[in-house]
Amino acid sequence: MTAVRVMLVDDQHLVRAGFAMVLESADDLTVVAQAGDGQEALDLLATIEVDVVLMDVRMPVLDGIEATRRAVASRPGVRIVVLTTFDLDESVTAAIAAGASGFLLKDAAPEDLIEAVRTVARGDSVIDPVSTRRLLAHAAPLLAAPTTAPGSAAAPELDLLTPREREVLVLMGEGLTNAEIAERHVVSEATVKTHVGHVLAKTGSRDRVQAVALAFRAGLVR
Amino acid sequence: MTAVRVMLVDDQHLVRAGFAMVLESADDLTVVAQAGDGQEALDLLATIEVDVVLMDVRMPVLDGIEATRRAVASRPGVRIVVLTTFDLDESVTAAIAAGASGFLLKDAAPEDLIEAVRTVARGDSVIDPVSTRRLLAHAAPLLAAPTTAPGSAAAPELDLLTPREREVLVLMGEGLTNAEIAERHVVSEATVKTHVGHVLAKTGSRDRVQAVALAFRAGLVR
DNA sequence: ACGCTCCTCCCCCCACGGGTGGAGGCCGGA
DNA sequence: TCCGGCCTCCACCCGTGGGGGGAGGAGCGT
Repeated sequence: MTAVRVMLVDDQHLVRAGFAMVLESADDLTVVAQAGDGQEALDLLATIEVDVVLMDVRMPVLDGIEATRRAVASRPGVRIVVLTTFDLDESVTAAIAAGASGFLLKDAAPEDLIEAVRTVARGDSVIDPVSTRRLLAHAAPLLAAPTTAPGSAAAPELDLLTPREREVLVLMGEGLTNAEIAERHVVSEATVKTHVGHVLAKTGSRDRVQAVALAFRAGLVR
Repeated sequence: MTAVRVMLVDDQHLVRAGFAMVLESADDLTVVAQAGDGQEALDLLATIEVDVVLMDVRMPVLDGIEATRRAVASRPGVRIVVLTTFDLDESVTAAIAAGASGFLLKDAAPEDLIEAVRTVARGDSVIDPVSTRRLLAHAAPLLAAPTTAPGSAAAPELDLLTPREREVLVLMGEGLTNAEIAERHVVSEATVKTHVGHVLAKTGSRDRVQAVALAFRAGLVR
């Protein structure tokens, strides 16, 4: 079989050079093109045959996400792996939505990078573990969505709460202490503690943080 | 650090025995429980401390997907890796929607299985390449729908956080205690307390509840 | 070489949160 | 009428969380 043809897209020469060395060390991979920004990459894609594109997220002129979107639109066959330095942002989601087949952190091990290129070249997809977690956090509720109706259906435990307990939970979600909740409701703190205790028991929460998280997910607070 | 405690759930003894041998070959992993169906697994989970569950999809009484859903509901801390023999079906999607942190084919290489357990134990997620492709085929259109980019724009305070602090905040949002976060990150609880303190200071939060609320509103967790 | 940020870890202190185990009053249904 | 759920309140205990204040090492930019 012929070697997988790779294009590198990154605004930093040294980064491209480094990736090129890594990839060329695998004799079933070959770097056939390099670009310094998204627009340049699209121009090159129109003239050269490429199997896999390694695309940086942050770039001048045209960023990696938008470049990915346009690339898959104009060249459906090409497989794109989006690279990022930090996984802090939600670029995973954006990259996948744009049609990327892979998402990796730049500090990935050389062999992981090589393996990732091979994986997407044969039609599979790859996402590094940290980003996978981030992606799933976004995707899971969406995938579950079609079955669930809005409102309390998402968290049946919350239906067990009495009206008073629900009010207390809402205020917990606002970040109020028991004393503040007591003041707000004009009751003693002891009463609030009782309610809180019931909320925790009924929702299966260990502490108020878990209960508040549940309340957020159920849309009780926002 | 103590070994990662694993539970095996599969209706075939031989399969469990095989997985157990593989996992026990890694001295940072230990199999602490086994179950023959989903219900049995849930019962055991209520009594035993477990970090990671390896869950088969096809099982009598209660299948792996539903068992996963209930397990994450009752034990938010536990991480679940769903296993399947064939990837023909859409069980990836269902598993993720149910809250699984991992999805692997049973014919995965032993070292991949071990690495997968480690990965989810430290809070990341893992999906094998073939299934990732299948998942993205479902998820990409869903993710593409909301073109807006929430997160950093909504809560500028969060941009002040260092990567480590951000990770800690996310785990706070999961409802973990400082001790559990320390275990996840393999650092001392004192370190976690330091990070938490910084998070509170930078976000202007009085306690972790307020910080978590902020994280939810910013979309850092959900 | 210097300073800076970040990550790591330690001490002491104590307020808040949560569990336990009560108590009384109000209201609606059996 | 009595039972049961809900709301109100109390005292006690103690674990976790958070503040204060410090300290060392790694990494980076100047």
